[in-house]
Amino acid sequence: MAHSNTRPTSRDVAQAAGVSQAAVSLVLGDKWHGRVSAATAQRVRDAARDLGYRPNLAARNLRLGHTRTVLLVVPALTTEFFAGVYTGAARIAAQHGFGVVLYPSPEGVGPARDPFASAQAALDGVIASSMAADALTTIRGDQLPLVMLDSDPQGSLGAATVNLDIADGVRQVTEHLLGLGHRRFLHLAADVPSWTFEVRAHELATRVATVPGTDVRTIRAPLTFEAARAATEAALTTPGPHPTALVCDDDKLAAGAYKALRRHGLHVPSDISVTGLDDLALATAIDPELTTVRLDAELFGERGMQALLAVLDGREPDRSDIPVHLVVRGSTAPPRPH
Amino acid sequence: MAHSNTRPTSRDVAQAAGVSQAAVSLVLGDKWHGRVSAATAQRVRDAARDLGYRPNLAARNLRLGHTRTVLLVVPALTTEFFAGVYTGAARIAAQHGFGVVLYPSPEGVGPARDPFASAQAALDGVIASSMAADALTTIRGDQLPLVMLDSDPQGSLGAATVNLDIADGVRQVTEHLLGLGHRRFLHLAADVPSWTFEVRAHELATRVATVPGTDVRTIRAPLTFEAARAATEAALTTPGPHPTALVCDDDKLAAGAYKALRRHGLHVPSDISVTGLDDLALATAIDPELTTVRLDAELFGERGMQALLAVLDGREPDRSDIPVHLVVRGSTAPPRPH
DNA sequence: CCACGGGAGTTATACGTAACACGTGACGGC
DNA sequence: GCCGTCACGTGTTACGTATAACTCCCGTGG
Repeated sequence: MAHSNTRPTSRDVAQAAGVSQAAVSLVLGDKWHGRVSAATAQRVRDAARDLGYRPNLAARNLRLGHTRTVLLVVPALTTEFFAGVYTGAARIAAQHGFGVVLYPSPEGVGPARDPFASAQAALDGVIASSMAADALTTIRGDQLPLVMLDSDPQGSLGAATVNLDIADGVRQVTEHLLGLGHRRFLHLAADVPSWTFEVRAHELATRVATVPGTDVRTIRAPLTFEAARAATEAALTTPGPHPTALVCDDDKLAAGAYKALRRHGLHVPSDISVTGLDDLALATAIDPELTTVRLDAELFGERGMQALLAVLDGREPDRSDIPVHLVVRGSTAPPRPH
Repeated sequence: MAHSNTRPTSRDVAQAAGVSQAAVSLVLGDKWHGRVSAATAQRVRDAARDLGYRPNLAARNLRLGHTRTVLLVVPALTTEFFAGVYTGAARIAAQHGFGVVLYPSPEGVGPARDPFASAQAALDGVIASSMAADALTTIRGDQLPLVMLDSDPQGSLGAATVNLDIADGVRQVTEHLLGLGHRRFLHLAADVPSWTFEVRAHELATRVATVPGTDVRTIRAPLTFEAARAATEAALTTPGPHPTALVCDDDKLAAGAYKALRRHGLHVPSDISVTGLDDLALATAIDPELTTVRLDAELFGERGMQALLAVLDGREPDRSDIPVHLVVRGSTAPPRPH
C-alpha cells in the first residue's frame, strides 16, 4: 500500500478516524472532556498513532502566536559553568512546558520541551552523537534525515555516518608506548554504552597482543573525574606487578588517575606513563602535561554538517574517516629499568 | 502616537509603504527585480526598517514547509569537545543558510542562522548572559521579554535581572586571605568587557584598602588559560617585593597562573597563596586543589528562568541576589613569616 | 490602428492548526 | 406538548507568509 510521502496532518488523522479535523485537535489537545465521547477519542488517538502523526509546530505556533520556547544566550559553550546554567534553566522550563534554545555568543544556538516536540517545529534534519544513543529511537520515530557522529560501522540505524579514526589514534598511542619499551599496561576504560569506546578497548588489546611478553589489564569507570580517581586507586591497591603505562580512554579520566597516582606516591612519568584521548584544555592544565591524541572536534562538526547537507541534497556523503594525531607531552617516558 | 502592541506584520509594512502585502514579500525576499520599481522597493525597505519589522518565522516555515534548521544531539554540554563540534557544525550551517539547534541528551537543547533570525521563529522571551553583551543590541531590536544574567545593577537595558552575589564572594575571599595574614596581593583580572568582572576588581580593592599596610597590584589577561600563564609570568619577572597572595577572577585563570608559578619555582601555598572563582571541575583537578568561590550555576539558570516566567506572566520578578560560598582547599595558607 | 510585450503591481490562495460558534438529536421535567 | 439541557460533534475562520496567476498601462513595430 503506497502512501503519500508527506507527513500526515491532523486532517489525515480525522479522515482515518472518521471524524472532523476539529475533533482531532480537541482530542489531541486533551480538551475533549464533555465534547467528544470516550470511544471516539480513543479512535482518534489510535488513528494518530497508526499514522505516526506529529503535529506541525510551525502551524501550531502560527495559530497560537507563541512557541513556549525561550532563548538562552551564553558567551560560549566551552565552559562548564554555562552548561550548568543551561541545565538549570531547561529543568525549570520543562516544568512549565517551555523549551530552551541555546545561542553561544558569536559562534552558535538550541531546542525545547521534549527534544523533538520542540525541535521538529523547525527541523529539516538531525545530527546525532552516538554517545546520545538513548535519544536515537525517538529520532527514528520522526523520519527526518539523520547523520550519526561516530556510529558503529555497520550503521545499525541505516543513517549516514561520520567517524573519527579512533582506531588509528589508539594505534599511535600503543606504538608510542611500545616504542618506549613499555610492556605492562593498565587500561582505564570509559564505562559508557558507546561504540566509540569499544573500539578503543578492542584496538588496544589486539595491538598489544602482537608484541611478545606484553599484557594489558582493563578497569572500567564512568566518565567522570572522581570515578576515574577511585577506579585507579582500587587498581593500585590490588596485589601483583604494577603496570608501567596507564592508557586512559579520555583526558578527564587521565586527570582523575593523576590524583590517585599522586596519593600513592607514584611520580608521572618516571614511575608510570599516562596517556589520554581528546586533547582538552585540561590536558595542558595538569602537571605533567598529558600525552594524548588530538581529536579535531570542529572538523568533526563540519564534516557532520556537510554529510547532512549531502543527504538533504540527495547526494552521497563523504564516508572517509577523519584522521587524528598523537601529541607527545611530559606524561610518557621509558619505563624505569627493572 | 499610540501604536498596536503586537509585532508589525508584512501587511503593516505594506500599508505604510502604500503597496500590497505581496510587494513587500517580493522586495524583502529579494525577488523583485523586473517586478517592482527600484523606487518602490526602497520605499518598502524604509517602511520595514521604520516599523522594526521582522518576519514571523512560524508563518514562513508553515508556508515554505521547511525551516532551514537542523538539530545537533550531543551527550552533554559540559565537554569542550562537543562545544567544538557545535561550533564547526554551526559555521558550515551558516554558510548554507542553515541554523543549528542543540539538544544535550537527557538534560538540555540550541539556535540558528542569525541568533534571532532563526530563534525568534519560536521565542516568547530571552535569557541572556551579560557576558554576551555584543548580542544584546540585537536582542533589544526585537521587543521580546528579556532577562539578564548578572547585568549591571542600573539595568541599563531596562530588562529584568538575576545576579549572583559576586561582591560577597570577593568579600569572603579577602576576609579569608586577610585573616591568614596576607597583606601584599596580586589580582589577576579577566580582561573582558563585563560588569561582573568589574565588580570583582572594585570589591577587592575597596575591601583590601580598609586594612592598614596592605596593597594590591592588578594585572589583566583575556579569559584563557594561556593568557593567564603569560600575564602571571610577566608579573613575576618585574622587580619589587613579591605578593604573597594571588587572587584570580576565575578558576581557569588560576590554573594558568599555577603553570607560571611552577616555572618560577614557587610552591603553592607555601610561597604564595592562590584563589579562584567559579569552582569548576578544574579546581580539584589541579594540584594543590584550589581555594575558590562556588557559584551555583544551576540555581543561576533556574532563577533566570523563573524571572522570565514572571515577566511573561506580568508579575514582578524576584530581585534578590543569589548567595555564593567560599570553598577553602589546599591553595591558601598563611604567608611565610618574613 | 492594432497587436504584442514587458514593466509594475495586485489578487487570491494554501500551508496545518486551534478554537469559536453553531447544529442535531434525545431525554427529562412540568 | 413544549422547552431546556446535555452529549457529541461539525463548519468555519484566522494566524502571516510566499508565490502563481492575473490585471492594467504604456511604448513600439508593423
